Amino acid sequence: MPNPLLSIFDALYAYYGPRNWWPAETPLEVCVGAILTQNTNWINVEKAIANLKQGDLLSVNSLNEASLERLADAIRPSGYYNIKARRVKAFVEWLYVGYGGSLENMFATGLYQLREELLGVHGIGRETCDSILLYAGNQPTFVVDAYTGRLFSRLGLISGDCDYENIRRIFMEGLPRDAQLFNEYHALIVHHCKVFCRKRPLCSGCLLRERCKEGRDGSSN
DNA sequence: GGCCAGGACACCA
DNA sequence: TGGTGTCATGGC
Repeated sequence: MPNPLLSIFDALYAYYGPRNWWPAETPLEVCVGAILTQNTNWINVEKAIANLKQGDLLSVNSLNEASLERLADAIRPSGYYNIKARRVKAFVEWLYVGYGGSLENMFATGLYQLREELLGVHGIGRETCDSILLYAGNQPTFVVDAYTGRLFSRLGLISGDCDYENIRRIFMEGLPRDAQLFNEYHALIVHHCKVFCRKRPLCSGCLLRERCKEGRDGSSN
């Protein structure tokens, strides 16, 4: 009996190829980007990241020392800039208190403990937490997002009311514990859904159409 | 002009 | 515990 999660991964990977995620130069940039991308188009996040770089704000020290107002002004294009400025600050302050401002020290902590700690930081929810762990720290945790729930419920592999932790467990238990696999899989899900599987299904031409309940039922297009 | 985008949190019943 | 409102910009 083939593993449906692996066969879907294989199909996506064969079709799209490696996505080379996360699009960032440093682990800190991944952490900040993970907060800035909350409910926001990535294009807007790129503008905010560029502003941070231009303002020499993309280091742990400078983020810690910058005023909330200056930080908010720099990340304005990413939307929710007042909230996100506080969240970035909260993360950096927590990093200083717990790990002396060192991401290396932070990621040296065991995955389970670090995940629990990160989830206690203001503004770090489950998706942001797992994104930081996987894409900045190369830790084997699966990132679930709105696309994941949408796509795999349409594929009939999860129920529509499945919550974050349940979806994550399905992937963690159904796949080899491999950070590179989790990295590629989440990136492929996001890429695929941007092309074919937004809130209004666009199943025509989709490589997963035959597997997708909505596509088979003709309830889309 | 409306919809959507790689969420999280506060508040309330 | 679950539902709802709030936060905000920019592309299409």
